[in-house]
Amino acid sequence: MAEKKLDQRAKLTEQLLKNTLVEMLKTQHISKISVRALCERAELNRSTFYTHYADTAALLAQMKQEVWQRVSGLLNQQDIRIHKPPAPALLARFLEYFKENAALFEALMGENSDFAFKPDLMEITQLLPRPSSQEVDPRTQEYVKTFGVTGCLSVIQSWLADGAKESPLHMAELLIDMLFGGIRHLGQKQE
Amino acid sequence: MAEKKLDQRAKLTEQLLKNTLVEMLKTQHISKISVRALCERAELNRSTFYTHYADTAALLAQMKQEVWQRVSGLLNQQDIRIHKPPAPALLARFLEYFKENAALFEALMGENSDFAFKPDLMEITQLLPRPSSQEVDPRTQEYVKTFGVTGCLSVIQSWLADGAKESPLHMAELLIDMLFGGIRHLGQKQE
DNA sequence: ATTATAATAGACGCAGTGTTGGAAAACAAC
DNA sequence: GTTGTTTTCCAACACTGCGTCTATTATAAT
Repeated sequence: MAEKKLDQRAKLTEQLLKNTLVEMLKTQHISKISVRALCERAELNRSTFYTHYADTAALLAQMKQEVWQRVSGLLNQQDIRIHKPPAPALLARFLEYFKENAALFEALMGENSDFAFKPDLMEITQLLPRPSSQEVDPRTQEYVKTFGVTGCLSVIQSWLADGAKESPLHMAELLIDMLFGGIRHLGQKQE
Repeated sequence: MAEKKLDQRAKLTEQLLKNTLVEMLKTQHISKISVRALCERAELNRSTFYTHYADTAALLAQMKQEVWQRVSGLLNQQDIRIHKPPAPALLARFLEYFKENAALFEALMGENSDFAFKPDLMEITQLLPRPSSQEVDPRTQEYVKTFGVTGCLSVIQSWLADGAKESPLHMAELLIDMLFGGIRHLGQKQE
């Protein structure tokens, strides 16, 4: 919340560190990326890193937080929770955003991240429609949310990893199909 | 495949290392567990570790492989791919196995693991029924598999993490419901 | 131009890594 | 039980990364 007033230099270095990390995450696992190597690649002094972040985990955490703010902003903006199931076009807006920032999301969600981003994105469930009836017990509701969100995220991840060849709208339709209709697609003619 | 003929001592140390790692994964992330600390807790000499494994990643990899062999063995044994959707009782057998070895699976799938176990378990999809019709394009099929497997795994993970309070059969029914019927459970009366 | 802030360079002790060589202990086979 | 093998232990090694610090230089903001 507290807006840091940053020098031009500071902004530049922070952005440089983030970009470099994203780049390195394409090839190496986060646990193998040392502050040393990161700074070397970014052509920054190692001391400089420590004036901005406590460690690489803190850097990653901030990146996640920033992304999360934008995503939840989008979520609130075009209120997706009115529709259930949501309109494909609406969901497609999100997928477009993911696609535009593919490199970033791949870094945060991909194999080389620690997948600690999943719990963050799982907060999406907090924004989903509150159950109208109390018939279904809360534990089951949690399971259902987990199932849906995780399933979608992993599909999106695999979509991005493969170059996001399908259109966002196509993916949106597929996701909604699976979410609300199950996975009968599998080897079964769609009727 | 090559059966190592192990000394009693060797067997003991390897088992001890595995157990200790599982134990430590309850509280610490894998990336923070050093060979030093592991050996200290296992009351083994650090040199001894290196006579068995190259590093902690190798240890974890072997543990995953062993588990995977048992799981795929179970899969082949009671042929689950005949039924689609599978009978709840059949799926429940697996969940029982997961529950019996909860500590191990939590260590391999939980937050403190690197979640590198997901790709392994994703191989389950290789064992799933080959699509009978060619109507659905292969990319969609991959997405559907990813969606289903990942969703189920994350539900199982959360089930275990919470003490596996529901019965395996109950969970099996829930999973099959969601897989083949979608997530209408959410805040909607079941009819 | 002055002041404040950021980046650099080099050093520090500390901790973990992966390897080595040799002594001590536990094992297997006879 | 004695013998020979294998495993574990112990202590040291050089190496790398960590996190902190101080002094110095460079660059914004006003």
